[in-house]
Amino acid sequence: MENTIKVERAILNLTQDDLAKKIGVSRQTINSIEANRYVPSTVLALKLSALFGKPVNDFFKLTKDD
Amino acid sequence: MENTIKVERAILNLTQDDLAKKIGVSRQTINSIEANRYVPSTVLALKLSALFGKPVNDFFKLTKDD
DNA sequence: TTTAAATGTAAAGTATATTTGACATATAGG
DNA sequence: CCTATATGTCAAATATACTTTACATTTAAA
Repeated sequence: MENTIKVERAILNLTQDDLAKKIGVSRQTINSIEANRYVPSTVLALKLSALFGKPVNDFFKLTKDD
Repeated sequence: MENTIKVERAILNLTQDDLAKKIGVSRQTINSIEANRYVPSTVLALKLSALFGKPVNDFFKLTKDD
């Protein structure tokens, strides 16, 4: 899976820590997701969706290895 | 979080086991998600999205407790 | 009513998400 | 050059997703 959270975050001009606080996770969680170190839960994806004002499918995509 | 996977599954006329095999998880995983016993990963949500031909936000929604 | 398929659920084990704390590096401004 | 802020990453601990096995219940069809 790949994501464009870094881009969405830039559009809203938020730091990783800002975003983490807004959706209620740790800064490392955001950093790890951006770095594709692990796959977030669907609740987390929906919270990002609400914050970004875009559907989950817009910033999370499946890749060959999924 | 709540979901309408049971409905989407009915539209495609698939059993829990059918759906499980199509997206590569166990039948109990599908059953547990439908019963809201746990929150699936975003990869699983995207696989359902591809199979259902609908965005994740169509069949997964945040609830007050999220 | 009996049988087979579908569903609900539980327990134990494994894999992985997420947290906390910590430290190192990068970067921009004074 | 300092200093503050942002980012990358790691290790240990905890929470939770997911699997397998197993069994009980429901449901539809013969």
